[in-house]
Amino acid sequence: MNRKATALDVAKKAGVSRSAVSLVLNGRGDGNVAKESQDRIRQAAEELNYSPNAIALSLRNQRSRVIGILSDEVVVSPFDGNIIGGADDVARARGFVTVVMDTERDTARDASAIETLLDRQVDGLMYVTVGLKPIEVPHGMLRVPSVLANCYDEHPQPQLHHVIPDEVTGGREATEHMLELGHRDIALLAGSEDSPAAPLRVQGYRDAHAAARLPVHEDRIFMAGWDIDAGFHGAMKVLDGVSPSERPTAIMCANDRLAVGVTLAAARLGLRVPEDLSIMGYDDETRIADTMVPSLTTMALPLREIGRAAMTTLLDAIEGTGETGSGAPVETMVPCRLVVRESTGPAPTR
Amino acid sequence: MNRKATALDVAKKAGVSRSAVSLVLNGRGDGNVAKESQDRIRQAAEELNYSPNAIALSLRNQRSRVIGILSDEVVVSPFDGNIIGGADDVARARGFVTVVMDTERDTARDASAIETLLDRQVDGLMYVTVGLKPIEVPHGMLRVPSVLANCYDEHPQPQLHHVIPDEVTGGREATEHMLELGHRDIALLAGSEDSPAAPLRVQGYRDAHAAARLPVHEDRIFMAGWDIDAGFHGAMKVLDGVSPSERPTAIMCANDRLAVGVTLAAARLGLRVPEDLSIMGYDDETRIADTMVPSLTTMALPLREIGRAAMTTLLDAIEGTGETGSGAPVETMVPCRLVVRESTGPAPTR
DNA sequence: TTGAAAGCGGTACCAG
DNA sequence: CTGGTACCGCTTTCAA
Repeated sequence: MNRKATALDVAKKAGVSRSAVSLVLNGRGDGNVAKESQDRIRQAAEELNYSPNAIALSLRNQRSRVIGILSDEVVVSPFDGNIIGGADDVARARGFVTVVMDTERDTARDASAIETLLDRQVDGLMYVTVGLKPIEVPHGMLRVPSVLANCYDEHPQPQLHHVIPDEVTGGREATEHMLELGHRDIALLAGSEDSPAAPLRVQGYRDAHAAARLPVHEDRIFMAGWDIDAGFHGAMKVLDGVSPSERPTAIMCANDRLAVGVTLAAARLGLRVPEDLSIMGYDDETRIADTMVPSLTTMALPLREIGRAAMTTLLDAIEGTGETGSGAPVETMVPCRLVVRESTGPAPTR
Repeated sequence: MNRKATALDVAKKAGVSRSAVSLVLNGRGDGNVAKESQDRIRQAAEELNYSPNAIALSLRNQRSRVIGILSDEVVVSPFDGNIIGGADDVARARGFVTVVMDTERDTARDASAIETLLDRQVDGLMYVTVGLKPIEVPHGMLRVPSVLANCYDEHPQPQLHHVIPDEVTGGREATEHMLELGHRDIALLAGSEDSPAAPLRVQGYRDAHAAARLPVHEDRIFMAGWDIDAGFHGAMKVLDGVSPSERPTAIMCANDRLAVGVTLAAARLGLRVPEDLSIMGYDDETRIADTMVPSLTTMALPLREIGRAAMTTLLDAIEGTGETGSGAPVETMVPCRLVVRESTGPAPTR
């Protein structure tokens, strides 16, 4: 617990001034400090295990190389977590540190969290949400460069850049996968209206049908919820007691937990997956989709990529790498990725 | 993006010196600053929306009120996340901020992450792991007050306090729940040896049997893994093609995902849960255990409590609240909690 | 009761 | 090429 070595300690040990130490250790030694001194300095620093005090640096430079991340639910969610993971990758690679503050879905805490972060001189802010959603941008975010990940400003004239998944295309490509397998009667468990992702995925489902000149059966679309039990009951409703010729040959789910419920229902009813029924998930949730029996074909949310893209945008703005001109805030859409596993197969012939 | 107000701004506006501002805003105004000035200062601070610069404070006070949290896998895990959530609750309540750094299971990154944190003058460190496990304590952790959550020092003479769940008791109480329901043939899918939690839970299973003077059937214990597919295949092995009188009436799982696999297998085999087969999980994983069909009876890991306890211990050490004497490092065991839902019921009579 | 000044650890400018 | 010095924002001591 003894104090860490300071630049002064190094200077003393090397028999030079603090300024010399600073210059050398920051690569501006050549032309300013004698070669010999340079060596002594570097050696002394090494021996004392010196590294500059980041706090003092922040105070001096007026920038902390810290990015504050505000998350509405990180701590219980593999979703936010992956976004933050991607963001952190990028930040670390560029010499920044991320500080995560979790408001646990309490937007009232947003403002104070941001104030705390601002007091700590964060160089930028990122707001992350678990599910795609519109948000009221906390006022403090406009005081430093900021970006939104997986959410967007609900105001007519957004002030911040946001990065979100391309849900419509995701829904469309998921549907296309089933259509290509020959399915013509595809039920859709679409989550619920509380998330803007739901209608977007439904839109994709419709688009795919339209492109293939196939009709959409409205009574096949269910807004049920997002959990295992919702998937189970939704599936029972379309499958139980329905003759093979009347029931859908595939069920598309708005997330993987719904698909787990559907799989459970299929097992109860003695239906084989995918021979009798194909099941498609969404999200590619770790440890769920890949280990289900059968493993789930799913549309992977590009969470890490969203995090990476958002952080890249943010750091570019901070470091003035990109267009510093910063025109209107931009939207970045990241594509989802189809992951084909075992739960989907050719439509049964009947 | 304009600069924040500083104490000097406040002083000017109130027509006093910086020192006065500092005194008043830190509650040491009375007896030092004229009542009138105090009011003017407070009003000026209010109007300028002043809050002190945490960076400058840290430098000046040599303490940052930041706790560094090192996690091996936070970002994809609801487990670590809950521990951190609990820790953060406590930290926030006591005026500290937490900074999370995730090493993504790469222990080689531990040292550099800790160095980064130390350079930022963190007042304390906490190391969190996803699953209970022994760790090699990174050297830097000994330089500031530190604590281990959900992990423990593997060395013979541990230097740090650690907080872990009481897995043996958890395993025992889970088993007792089944025994009380009349089950006498309880299969155990015990995870795998890669986690020290597995043998501890098995120990609890044995203890419960011993206490009830019942024999343990060794061939009912399977070290299979931790995922849904492992649960499925494990269950198929004990259930498929086995006559009702020969098969176990209950299956205890070392986590909830195994229990999902078992439930799936039971559904395939036409077994009703819990009428024909009781299923018990472990962890009480959010959005899984509570929404399964049937919902899972499970042994809840006290993750938030672990985080809270660990942070409390740490802050007490930092602030010298508790025994500052700090004798030998201590171990805190937090009990697990039985959550009874629908997947367990009385043993079938046969 | 108040203001001036030192110092936390570092960087950068400027005389020497 | 080198060392001295001002300054980042704040707290705290000390002298007025």
